[in-house]
Amino acid sequence: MTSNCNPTYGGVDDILELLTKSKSLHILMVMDRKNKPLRFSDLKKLVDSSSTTISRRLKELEAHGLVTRTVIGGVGNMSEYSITSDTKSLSPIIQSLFDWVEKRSKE
Amino acid sequence: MTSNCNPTYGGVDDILELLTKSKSLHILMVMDRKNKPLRFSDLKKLVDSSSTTISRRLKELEAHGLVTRTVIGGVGNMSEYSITSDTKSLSPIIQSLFDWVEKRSKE
DNA sequence: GACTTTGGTTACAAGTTTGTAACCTAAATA
DNA sequence: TATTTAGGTTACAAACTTGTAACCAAAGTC
Repeated sequence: MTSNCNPTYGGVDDILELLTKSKSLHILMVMDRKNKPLRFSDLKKLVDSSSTTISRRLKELEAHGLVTRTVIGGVGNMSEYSITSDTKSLSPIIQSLFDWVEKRSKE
Repeated sequence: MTSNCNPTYGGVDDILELLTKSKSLHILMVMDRKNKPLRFSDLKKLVDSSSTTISRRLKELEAHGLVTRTVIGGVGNMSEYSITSDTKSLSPIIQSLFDWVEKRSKE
């Protein structure tokens, strides 16, 4: 359907669908707000969803290159998640969206 | 779950969930781009979804005050849809989001 | 009066998404 | 060595969403 020949992902609607899946924007938001790599347990505290959903969403975001995962060792299978540098430019947009929604719900 | 006591709608996550439902953003986008009231048939041409889905989404958007519906008479049950004035301020944000997504998928 | 057009709605089946609960691994720790 | 902790994964049932097809209403046209 797309003329683009990205091997696995990259369609316009592909990314939009991912972004509009539940918790995608929340995950990117908290990552941007904290402005440092977050562990899975941090995301669980900040995002309010089951580990299954957070895990699934993180994998999708990673697969699409919006988020990176780094294994850091230590207790258990420790790892950290961050937004990629080019996803940083999406943050102000998400922020505006959240601000708009929040402002609107207060009126 | 929310401390807000808006009678039927208005929760932050309520609106965000609606906006992230499929085709919500598309509908608002085309309404803003055309910058004039659109009929159901116009939306069907521009949005690429079944009438069931468009109908359902329009009702939800209307119920949340993001869109207004006006019966205009004429052949059949003619009506027009427009975004409300306070939803206008959301348009640039949606536009930025679409631009970002489109730009990203081209790289 | 029959037919067409616009603008939907309804019922239902099929597909998608979610949470719960159980389970697993690897490393630290007692 | 047994236990705990971090970070998940898997299976499955329940809930939600979607499209198709059939249907309906009202106004205009033949």
